[in-house]
Amino acid sequence: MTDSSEIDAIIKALAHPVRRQILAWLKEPEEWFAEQAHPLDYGVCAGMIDKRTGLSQSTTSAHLSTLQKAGLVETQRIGQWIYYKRNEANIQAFLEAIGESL
Amino acid sequence: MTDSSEIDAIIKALAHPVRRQILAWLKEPEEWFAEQAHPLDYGVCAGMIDKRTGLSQSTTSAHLSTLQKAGLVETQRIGQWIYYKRNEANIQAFLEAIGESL
DNA sequence: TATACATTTCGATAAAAAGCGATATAGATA
DNA sequence: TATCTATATCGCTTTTTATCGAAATGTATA
Repeated sequence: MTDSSEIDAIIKALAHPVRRQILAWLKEPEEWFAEQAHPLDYGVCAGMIDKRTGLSQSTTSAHLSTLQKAGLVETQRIGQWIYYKRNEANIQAFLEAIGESL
Repeated sequence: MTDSSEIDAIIKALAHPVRRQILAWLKEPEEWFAEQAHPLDYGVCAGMIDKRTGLSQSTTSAHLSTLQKAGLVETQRIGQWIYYKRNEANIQAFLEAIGESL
């Protein structure tokens, strides 16, 4: 982190309002995903996010995949669930990199 | 500057490598556009940028238009030329806004 | 006014991204 | 093993963005 091709992937990932919205929700999971049965420390499981976006399950899954490939979120599988949380280190590194390059 | 719809336009504008490249060139016009016959204080005229992108004149014009609509560059017409320069205030405002929202 | 030059706009095509339902995969549980 | 739940992947269609050449616009100049 964070070279030019990574910046490219990140900016493209951010260039969609739903993906930015997901990142914003994940900033305060207790506020947006309080109904999740599992501990929020793991992250938020994909199905919870589906519910909020209003998009289909497969479309939301694709958005999450884009965020993950860009390194903006990280995942952890526990049982049948996959938890998503922000990758704060990468987000911070990106902000610094774009602050310099822009 | 800089509300949510403006951020959206800016991020979309940045989500193309050629447009980021143009912004980078405009950071150091004397380095990249020294052959311009007119003073660089005005900015860099569109034709000079065309030459560098390797894309067609009309495509480059569309990229410049995207950057301008997003507020990342400003233009000034002098005679038959239209000069482009970075809008540093807006760029800075964007960096601060995204640093907070992200 | 006619012509030349710089740039934008138009019309069309191609490529990329978004979206959906259906299917596949993987783990949990009866 | 059979079935249920959660998520990812596939195949397809629609929408958006990128790209080009040609035409239009606007300015300068002979």
